[in-house]
Amino acid sequence: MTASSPPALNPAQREAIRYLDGPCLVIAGAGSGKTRVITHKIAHLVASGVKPTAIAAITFTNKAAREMQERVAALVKLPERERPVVSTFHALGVQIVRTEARALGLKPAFSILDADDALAIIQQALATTDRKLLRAVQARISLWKNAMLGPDEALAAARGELEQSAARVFREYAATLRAYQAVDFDDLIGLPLHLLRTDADASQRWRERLRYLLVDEYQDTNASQYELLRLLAGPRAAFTAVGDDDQSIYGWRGATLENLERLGRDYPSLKVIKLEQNYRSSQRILEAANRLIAGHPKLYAKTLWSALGAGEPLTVVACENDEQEAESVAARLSAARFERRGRWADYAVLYRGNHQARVLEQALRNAKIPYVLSGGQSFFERAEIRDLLAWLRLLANEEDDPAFIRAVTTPRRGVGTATLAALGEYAGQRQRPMAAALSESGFEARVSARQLAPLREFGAFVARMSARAAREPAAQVLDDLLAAIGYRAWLFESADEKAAAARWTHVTDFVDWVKKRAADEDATLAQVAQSVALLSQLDRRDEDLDAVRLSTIHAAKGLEYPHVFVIGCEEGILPHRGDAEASEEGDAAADDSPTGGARVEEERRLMYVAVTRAQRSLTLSWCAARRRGRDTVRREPSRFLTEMQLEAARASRQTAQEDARERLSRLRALLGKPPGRG
DNA sequence: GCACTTTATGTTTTT
DNA sequence: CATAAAGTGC
Repeated sequence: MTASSPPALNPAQREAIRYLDGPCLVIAGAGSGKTRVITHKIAHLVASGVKPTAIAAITFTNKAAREMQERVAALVKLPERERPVVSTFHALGVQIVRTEARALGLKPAFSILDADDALAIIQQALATTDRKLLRAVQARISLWKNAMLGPDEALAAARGELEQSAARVFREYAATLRAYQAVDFDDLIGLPLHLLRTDADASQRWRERLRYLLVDEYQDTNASQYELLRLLAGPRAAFTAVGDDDQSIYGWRGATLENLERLGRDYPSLKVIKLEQNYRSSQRILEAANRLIAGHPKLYAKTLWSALGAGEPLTVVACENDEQEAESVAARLSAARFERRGRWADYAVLYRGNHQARVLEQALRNAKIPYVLSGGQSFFERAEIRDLLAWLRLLANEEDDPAFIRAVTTPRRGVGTATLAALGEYAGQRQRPMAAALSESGFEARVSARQLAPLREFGAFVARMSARAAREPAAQVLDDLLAAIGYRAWLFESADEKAAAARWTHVTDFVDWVKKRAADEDATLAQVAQSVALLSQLDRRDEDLDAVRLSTIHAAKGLEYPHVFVIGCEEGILPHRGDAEASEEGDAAADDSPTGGARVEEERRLMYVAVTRAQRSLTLSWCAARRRGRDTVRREPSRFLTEMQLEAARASRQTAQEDARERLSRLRALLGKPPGRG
């Protein structure tokens, strides 16, 4: 955030904010103040007498939702209970499924499976261990769900061997989820959609409840999200969709630009407003971005312009390898901050894939540069947190077999794979959850007494705890649970002192988080488990932390930083090359054959998103060689650098000199001498 | 049959 | 380099 006060609303923004009568589409270019339009429109709606709780603003990421919540809260002072709904599509889905669980054939304490749990189910159905294949099948099923196809329709539409077997797995997968009283992420959209389509009463209720809808990042909606939106809006069609076709980067998740087109067709009275003034970036940055996206097909043409000055020239850094790249970034960060006397938090390093953060972290640690990692390995994906989460889920929903399996083996209590397999098979035949099947006499006949004893004990313990969980506060139960299963001791047994201590810290952080959550929202165990499933990071308030931001480009969408580094601007990374084998050398001109056109277009938009995050300076780097596994692969600079008309700076010698110069100035900083002018 | 140790293996992006 | 399947003591 810059220190200067925000400019007054421009005419287009004002128009978008005041247009309340019908469907409205705001085409908002990068940095054109779209969040401001949404928050001010909410304020305007409240001022116009719309009941705040009847306004729903929908975003895609939790981060965006939280930021918007804060900005709305600052603009419209309301007690917590009376605030507008600001949530992600999926969080809204949870709310609807929770409220309407009975009608949907679910208990309110249904489980939400994360991608890993879901993958395990697919693995069982497919009977393979090929991770690549499993992921492909999972992605295929997800795309079908997002396109609103059921297993039958999927089978009919399936072409080729892979899709056929994926469709068969789909059927089994859906049945398994139902048996577990569990839903996956896609169901959080699909189930509300199903409800609104088939239940006129419920449909009426929800339209009454959410009378005005605002959708952020509309270009990222998929077919089912669009349909959900359309049904929620109803004939009144009081909604505002805000988006930018140039920033559509979730095609791989089913997002489709057709939704922009459909809006015009489905709502002939659609009011389209374009925001074309960019308040974020210097002209040089904006011009590079415009060159990059110029050839991109557009539904609503727009011309972005900036009243800010020309700004600093863009920098391209060529590096020998990824380690050198990381060091170069670290050196430039140190030097730049020293020269500008700014905050670390003004700098962001963006990259294509999470794994790229590793080398970078090392370099920043060496250079003693503080950083925060956003996205990446999320807090809630840590093994120790997933352990606890499995316990929470099991206590809330004994039908959740994946949670049962994890809980019964964590910590180890004498139940092994063979016993579990026997239980699983028996439970499958009897159509009962594993937690219930273990105490049936039919099962006892199948296993030895030695196998049965620990299972029995476990079953009794779970029964005791879940009975308590139904009555007592979630936090209390969690504390006692941890003590009873001896989790802390187990952690310290299974890892060295240091690692165990770190994990235990995560556990206590998590427990604190649950306590706060339970207290704030009067939430049950099940509700806590459900909300955790959607979260990727603990709500640490690290905005206040003065540290360099490290983020994937995807996770940085919607954010802005004074100074941005984009690393890995290479063919194969950005644009990412699918499964094509390690490249033949030379032949950089073959930019048509290996990668499909649509795929490159999305990569181009991704690069566009990266570039347009920058306000004042932009540094792009690439490596001539990159280690992959054991061997090293030669790399070519990204075609996008050329398209932006940036010299791909082959001069690694010059680069090294620059870095040396910067290291020198960093040294000066350490010595406390004033910086050289110029 | 269970739990632990070694060895192969493989890397987009997120709710 | 981290995770997960196969292999080895108990």
